[in-house]
Amino acid sequence: MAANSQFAIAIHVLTMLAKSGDERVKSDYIAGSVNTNPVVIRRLLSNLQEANLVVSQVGASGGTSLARQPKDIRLSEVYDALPCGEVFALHAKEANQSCPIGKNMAAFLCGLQKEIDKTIDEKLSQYTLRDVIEKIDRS
Amino acid sequence: MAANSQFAIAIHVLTMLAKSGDERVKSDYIAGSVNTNPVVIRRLLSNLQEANLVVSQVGASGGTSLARQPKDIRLSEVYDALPCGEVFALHAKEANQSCPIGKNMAAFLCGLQKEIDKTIDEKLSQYTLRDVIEKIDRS
DNA sequence: ATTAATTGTATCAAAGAAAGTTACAAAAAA
DNA sequence: TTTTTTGTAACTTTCTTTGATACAATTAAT
Repeated sequence: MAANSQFAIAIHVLTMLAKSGDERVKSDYIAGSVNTNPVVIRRLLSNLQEANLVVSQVGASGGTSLARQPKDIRLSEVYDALPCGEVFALHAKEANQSCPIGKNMAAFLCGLQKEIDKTIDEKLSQYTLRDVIEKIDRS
Repeated sequence: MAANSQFAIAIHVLTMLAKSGDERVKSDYIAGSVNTNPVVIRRLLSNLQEANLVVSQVGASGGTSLARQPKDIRLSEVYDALPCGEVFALHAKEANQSCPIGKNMAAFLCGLQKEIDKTIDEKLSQYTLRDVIEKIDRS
Protein backbone atom coordinates (compact mmCIF):
# COMPACT_ATOMS: atom_id res chain seq x y z
CA MET A 1 0.00 0.00 0.00
CA ALA A 2 2.97 2.26 -0.52
CA ALA A 3 1.71 3.82 -3.73
CA ASN A 4 0.65 7.42 -3.39
CA SER A 5 -2.98 7.76 -4.43
CA GLN A 6 -3.60 11.21 -3.02
CA PHE A 7 -4.03 12.90 -6.37
CA ALA A 8 -6.58 10.31 -7.44
CA ILE A 9 -8.51 10.67 -4.21
CA ALA A 10 -8.31 14.45 -4.39
CA ILE A 11 -9.95 14.52 -7.82
CA HIS A 12 -12.64 12.24 -6.52
CA VAL A 13 -13.26 14.39 -3.47
CA LEU A 14 -13.29 17.66 -5.39
CA THR A 15 -15.76 16.22 -7.84
CA MET A 16 -18.07 15.33 -5.00
CA LEU A 17 -17.76 18.80 -3.53
CA ALA A 18 -18.50 20.35 -6.90
CA LYS A 19 -21.66 18.32 -7.17
CA SER A 20 -22.74 19.50 -3.74
CA GLY A 21 -22.46 23.17 -4.60
CA ASP A 22 -22.58 25.42 -1.55
CA GLU A 23 -23.73 22.67 0.75
CA ARG A 24 -21.04 21.54 3.19
CA VAL A 25 -20.01 17.93 2.94
CA LYS A 26 -18.73 15.93 5.92
CA SER A 27 -15.54 13.94 5.88
CA ASP A 28 -17.47 10.87 6.99
CA TYR A 29 -19.69 11.04 3.96
CA ILE A 30 -16.80 11.53 1.57
CA ALA A 31 -14.92 8.66 3.16
CA GLY A 32 -17.91 6.45 2.44
CA SER A 33 -17.76 7.16 -1.27
CA VAL A 34 -14.00 6.94 -1.54
CA ASN A 35 -14.07 3.84 0.64
CA THR A 36 -11.48 4.88 3.14
CA ASN A 37 -11.09 6.33 6.62
CA PRO A 38 -12.44 9.83 7.42
CA VAL A 39 -9.08 10.88 8.79
CA VAL A 40 -7.43 10.15 5.46
CA ILE A 41 -9.96 12.50 3.87
CA ARG A 42 -9.45 15.20 6.47
CA ARG A 43 -5.70 15.06 5.99
CA LEU A 44 -6.17 15.48 2.27
CA LEU A 45 -8.67 18.32 2.68
CA SER A 46 -6.18 20.03 4.92
CA ASN A 47 -3.73 20.17 2.02
CA LEU A 48 -6.39 21.36 -0.38
CA GLN A 49 -7.39 24.08 2.03
CA GLU A 50 -3.84 25.38 2.26
CA ALA A 51 -3.92 25.72 -1.50
CA ASN A 52 -7.20 27.64 -1.31
CA LEU A 53 -9.11 25.03 -3.23
CA VAL A 54 -11.63 24.22 -0.50
CA VAL A 55 -13.03 25.81 2.64
CA SER A 56 -13.77 23.79 5.73
CA GLN A 57 -15.78 24.66 8.77
CA VAL A 58 -15.33 23.11 12.15
CA GLY A 59 -18.11 22.19 14.56
CA ALA A 60 -21.65 20.94 14.39
CA SER A 61 -23.09 21.18 10.87
CA GLY A 62 -19.55 21.81 9.71
CA GLY A 63 -17.97 20.31 6.61
CA THR A 64 -16.20 21.32 3.45
CA SER A 65 -17.12 23.02 0.21
CA LEU A 66 -15.23 24.25 -2.83
CA ALA A 67 -13.50 27.58 -2.48
CA ARG A 68 -14.10 28.42 -6.14
CA GLN A 69 -16.10 27.46 -9.17
CA PRO A 70 -15.12 24.14 -10.76
CA LYS A 71 -14.19 25.98 -13.95
CA ASP A 72 -11.60 27.95 -12.00
CA ILE A 73 -9.84 24.96 -10.46
CA ARG A 74 -7.10 23.59 -12.67
CA LEU A 75 -5.92 20.04 -12.09
CA SER A 76 -2.37 21.35 -11.94
CA GLU A 77 -3.31 23.24 -8.81
CA VAL A 78 -4.52 20.04 -7.26
CA TYR A 79 -1.30 18.29 -8.22
CA ASP A 80 0.79 21.08 -6.75
CA ALA A 81 -1.23 21.16 -3.55
CA LEU A 82 -0.31 17.61 -2.65
CA PRO A 83 2.94 16.10 -1.44
CA CYS A 84 3.01 13.68 -4.36
CA GLY A 85 6.31 12.10 -5.13
CA GLU A 86 8.36 12.88 -8.19
CA VAL A 87 8.12 10.74 -11.28
CA PHE A 88 11.36 9.03 -10.38
CA ALA A 89 13.41 9.15 -7.22
CA LEU A 90 17.08 9.99 -7.08
CA HIS A 91 19.48 7.33 -5.83
CA ALA A 92 18.68 6.21 -2.31
CA LYS A 93 22.33 6.34 -1.37
CA GLU A 94 24.37 9.08 -2.91
CA ALA A 95 26.52 7.89 -5.81
CA ASN A 96 30.22 7.42 -5.28
CA GLN A 97 31.63 10.94 -5.39
CA SER A 98 35.09 9.85 -6.43
CA CYS A 99 33.63 8.62 -9.70
CA PRO A 100 33.39 11.52 -12.19
CA ILE A 101 30.09 10.27 -13.51
CA GLY A 102 28.54 9.68 -10.12
CA LYS A 103 29.65 13.07 -9.01
CA ASN A 104 27.63 14.96 -11.61
CA MET A 105 24.74 12.59 -11.99
CA ALA A 106 22.58 13.90 -9.17
CA ALA A 107 22.62 17.45 -10.49
CA PHE A 108 21.69 16.31 -13.96
CA LEU A 109 18.88 14.06 -12.76
CA CYS A 110 17.51 16.76 -10.52
CA GLY A 111 17.28 19.09 -13.49
CA LEU A 112 15.57 16.47 -15.59
CA GLN A 113 13.15 15.81 -12.76
CA LYS A 114 12.15 19.46 -12.63
CA GLU A 115 11.71 19.57 -16.35
CA ILE A 116 9.40 16.56 -16.30
CA ASP A 117 7.44 17.95 -13.41
CA LYS A 118 6.92 21.13 -15.38
CA THR A 119 5.70 19.09 -18.32
CA ILE A 120 3.18 17.30 -16.15
CA ASP A 121 2.02 20.56 -14.71
CA GLU A 122 1.50 22.05 -18.13
CA LYS A 123 -0.51 19.05 -19.17
CA LEU A 124 -2.68 19.11 -16.07
CA SER A 125 -3.24 22.84 -16.37
CA GLN A 126 -5.15 22.13 -19.58
CA TYR A 127 -7.98 20.63 -17.55
CA THR A 128 -10.28 22.13 -14.95
CA LEU A 129 -12.53 20.43 -12.47
CA ARG A 130 -15.43 21.30 -14.74
CA ASP A 131 -13.89 19.22 -17.51
CA VAL A 132 -13.67 16.30 -15.11
CA ILE A 133 -17.31 16.60 -14.14
CA GLU A 134 -18.38 16.75 -17.75
CA LYS A 135 -16.45 13.60 -18.57
CA ILE A 136 -17.79 11.76 -15.56
CA ASP A 137 -21.35 12.78 -16.37
CA ARG A 138 -21.05 11.67 -19.95
CA SER A 139 -19.92 8.16 -18.99
CA MET B 1 13.33 3.10 0.85
CA ALA B 2 10.11 2.73 -1.00
CA ALA B 3 10.82 5.33 -3.70
CA ASN B 4 11.57 3.93 -7.10
CA SER B 5 14.99 5.13 -8.21
CA GLN B 6 15.46 2.69 -11.05
CA PHE B 7 15.27 5.28 -13.77
CA ALA B 8 17.89 7.41 -12.06
CA ILE B 9 20.20 4.46 -11.61
CA ALA B 10 19.60 3.32 -15.18
CA ILE B 11 20.74 6.66 -16.58
CA HIS B 12 23.80 6.47 -14.40
CA VAL B 13 24.61 2.95 -15.52
CA LEU B 14 24.06 3.63 -19.19
CA THR B 15 26.31 6.66 -19.00
CA MET B 16 29.05 4.49 -17.55
CA LEU B 17 28.61 1.92 -20.27
CA ALA B 18 28.72 4.62 -22.92
CA LYS B 19 32.02 5.86 -21.53
CA SER B 20 33.41 2.34 -21.69
CA GLY B 21 32.66 1.88 -25.36
CA ASP B 22 32.93 -1.72 -26.49
CA GLU B 23 34.67 -2.86 -23.33
CA ARG B 24 32.45 -5.00 -21.11
CA VAL B 25 31.74 -3.64 -17.67
CA LYS B 26 31.07 -5.87 -14.67
CA SER B 27 28.12 -5.43 -12.35
CA ASP B 28 30.48 -5.27 -9.39
CA TYR B 29 32.26 -2.28 -10.84
CA ILE B 30 29.04 -0.47 -11.68
CA ALA B 31 27.68 -1.16 -8.22
CA GLY B 32 30.75 0.54 -6.81
CA SER B 33 30.05 3.76 -8.64
CA VAL B 34 26.33 3.74 -8.02
CA ASN B 35 26.99 2.77 -4.41
CA THR B 36 24.66 -0.17 -4.23
CA ASN B 37 24.61 -3.94 -4.38
CA PRO B 38 25.69 -5.77 -7.58
CA VAL B 39 22.45 -7.72 -7.64
CA VAL B 40 20.46 -4.52 -7.80
CA ILE B 41 22.50 -3.59 -10.87
CA ARG B 42 22.08 -6.98 -12.49
CA ARG B 43 18.33 -6.84 -11.98
CA LEU B 44 18.26 -3.47 -13.65
CA LEU B 45 20.50 -4.57 -16.51
CA SER B 46 18.19 -7.48 -17.04
CA ASN B 47 15.37 -5.04 -17.80
CA LEU B 48 17.55 -2.95 -20.06
CA GLN B 49 18.60 -6.05 -21.95
CA GLU B 50 15.00 -7.03 -22.61
CA ALA B 51 14.54 -3.62 -24.18
CA ASN B 52 17.61 -4.15 -26.36
CA LEU B 53 19.49 -1.29 -24.80
CA VAL B 54 22.41 -3.33 -23.51
CA VAL B 55 24.06 -6.67 -24.17
CA SER B 56 25.38 -8.82 -21.36
CA GLN B 57 27.69 -11.78 -21.47
CA VAL B 58 27.84 -14.47 -18.86
CA GLY B 59 30.99 -16.14 -17.63
CA ALA B 60 34.59 -15.24 -16.99
CA SER B 61 35.53 -11.90 -18.58
CA GLY B 62 31.81 -11.34 -19.04
CA GLY B 63 29.99 -8.09 -18.41
CA THR B 64 27.73 -5.62 -20.12
CA SER B 65 28.05 -3.08 -22.92
CA LEU B 66 25.66 -0.83 -24.80
CA ALA B 67 23.69 -2.46 -27.57
CA ARG B 68 23.70 0.74 -29.62
CA GLN B 69 25.37 4.09 -29.98
CA PRO B 70 24.50 6.62 -27.27
CA LYS B 71 22.99 8.90 -29.89
CA ASP B 72 20.51 6.16 -30.74
CA ILE B 73 19.27 5.58 -27.22
CA ARG B 74 16.40 7.85 -26.26
CA LEU B 75 15.66 8.40 -22.59
CA SER B 76 12.06 7.48 -23.28
CA GLU B 77 13.23 3.99 -24.18
CA VAL B 78 14.93 3.74 -20.82
CA TYR B 79 11.81 4.93 -19.05
CA ASP B 80 9.68 2.41 -20.90
CA ALA B 81 12.08 -0.42 -20.20
CA LEU B 82 11.63 -0.14 -16.46
CA PRO B 83 8.75 -1.08 -14.21
CA CYS B 84 8.53 2.46 -12.86
CA GLY B 85 5.33 3.39 -11.15
CA GLU B 86 2.82 5.78 -12.61
CA VAL B 87 2.82 9.42 -11.63
CA PHE B 88 -0.10 8.84 -9.31
CA ALA B 89 -1.69 5.64 -8.12
CA LEU B 90 -5.38 4.86 -8.35
CA HIS B 91 -7.30 4.36 -5.11
CA ALA B 92 -5.94 1.52 -3.04
CA LYS B 93 -9.42 0.23 -2.36
CA GLU B 94 -11.91 0.55 -5.14
CA ALA B 95 -14.30 3.44 -4.67
CA ASN B 96 -17.84 2.76 -3.55
CA GLN B 97 -19.60 1.52 -6.68
CA SER B 98 -23.05 2.54 -5.53
CA CYS B 99 -21.89 6.16 -5.66
CA PRO B 100 -22.29 7.50 -9.21
CA ILE B 101 -19.08 9.49 -8.93
CA GLY B 102 -17.01 6.68 -7.48
CA LYS B 103 -18.32 4.38 -10.16
CA ASN B 104 -16.84 6.36 -13.03
CA MET B 105 -13.82 7.82 -11.32
CA ALA B 106 -11.43 4.93 -11.94
CA ALA B 107 -11.98 4.97 -15.69
CA PHE B 108 -11.43 8.70 -15.89
CA LEU B 109 -8.28 8.62 -13.76
CA CYS B 110 -6.88 5.76 -15.75
CA GLY B 111 -7.29 7.75 -18.93
CA LEU B 112 -5.64 10.77 -17.39
CA GLN B 113 -2.80 8.59 -16.19
CA LYS B 114 -2.15 7.33 -19.69
CA GLU B 115 -2.23 10.83 -21.07
CA ILE B 116 0.35 12.01 -18.56
CA ASP B 117 2.54 9.03 -19.20
CA LYS B 118 2.46 9.85 -22.89
CA THR B 119 3.47 13.41 -22.11
CA ILE B 120 6.43 12.24 -20.07
CA ASP B 121 7.44 9.89 -22.82
CA GLU B 122 7.34 12.65 -25.40
CA LYS B 123 9.47 14.83 -23.20
CA LEU B 124 12.03 12.12 -22.57
CA SER B 125 12.18 11.19 -26.22
CA GLN B 126 13.69 14.62 -26.87
CA TYR B 127 16.91 13.50 -25.19
CA THR B 128 19.36 10.79 -26.07
CA LEU B 129 22.10 9.25 -23.99
CA ARG B 130 24.57 11.35 -25.94
CA ASP B 131 22.87 14.50 -24.68
CA VAL B 132 23.26 13.24 -21.14
CA ILE B 133 26.96 12.57 -21.60
CA GLU B 134 27.50 15.99 -23.07
CA LYS B 135 25.81 17.64 -20.13
CA ILE B 136 27.70 15.57 -17.61
CA ASP B 137 31.01 16.32 -19.33
CA ARG B 138 30.34 20.01 -19.44
CA SER B 139 29.69 20.19 -15.69
C1' DA C 1 -25.05 26.60 29.72
C1' DT C 2 -25.12 22.12 28.03
C1' DT C 3 -24.96 18.81 24.66
C1' DA C 4 -23.97 16.92 20.25
C1' DA C 5 -21.48 17.08 16.05
C1' DT C 6 -17.55 17.88 13.44
C1' DT C 7 -12.88 19.25 12.03
C1' DG C 8 -7.84 19.17 12.93
C1' DT C 9 -4.10 16.74 14.38
C1' DA C 10 -1.14 13.69 17.01
C1' DT C 11 0.26 9.09 17.52
C1' DC C 12 0.63 4.47 16.61
C1' DA C 13 -0.21 0.06 13.91
C1' DA C 14 -0.64 -2.39 9.55
C1' DA C 15 0.41 -3.18 4.88
C1' DG C 16 3.09 -2.92 0.92
C1' DA C 17 6.98 -1.82 -2.14
C1' DA C 18 11.66 -1.10 -3.18
C1' DA C 19 16.28 -2.00 -2.07
C1' DG C 20 19.76 -4.82 0.06
C1' DT C 21 21.64 -9.41 0.92
C1' DT C 22 22.81 -14.22 0.46
C1' DA C 23 23.15 -18.16 -2.15
C1' DC C 24 23.81 -20.82 -6.00
C1' DA C 25 23.12 -22.73 -10.79
C1' DA C 26 24.64 -21.93 -15.49
C1' DA C 27 27.85 -20.43 -18.71
C1' DA C 28 32.15 -19.00 -20.57
C1' DA C 29 37.14 -18.30 -20.60
C1' DA C 30 41.71 -19.58 -19.34
C1' DT D 1 39.16 -28.27 -14.32
C1' DT D 2 39.13 -24.02 -12.15
C1' DT D 3 37.85 -19.35 -11.97
C1' DT D 4 34.93 -15.67 -13.07
C1' DT D 5 30.73 -13.66 -13.97
C1' DT D 6 25.79 -13.25 -15.00
C1' DG D 7 20.91 -14.52 -13.87
C1' DT D 8 17.66 -15.32 -10.60
C1' DA D 9 15.37 -17.03 -6.50
C1' DA D 10 14.42 -16.23 -1.80
C1' DC D 11 14.62 -13.75 2.21
C1' DT D 12 15.41 -9.55 5.23
C1' DT D 13 15.50 -4.73 5.99
C1' DT D 14 13.93 -0.20 5.52
C1' DC D 15 10.80 3.25 4.24
C1' DT D 16 6.32 5.19 2.86
C1' DT D 17 1.58 5.34 2.75
C1' DT D 18 -2.65 4.15 4.54
C1' DG D 19 -5.65 2.95 8.29
C1' DA D 20 -7.19 3.46 13.03
C1' DT D 21 -7.81 5.45 17.59
C1' DA D 22 -8.08 9.21 20.48
C1' DC D 23 -9.00 13.65 21.84
C1' DA D 24 -8.84 18.85 22.00
C1' DA D 25 -11.06 22.81 19.87
C1' DT D 26 -14.95 24.76 17.78
C1' DT D 27 -19.59 25.55 16.39
C1' DA D 28 -24.67 24.98 16.31
C1' DA D 29 -28.81 23.86 18.46
C1' DT D 30 -31.73 23.30 22.25
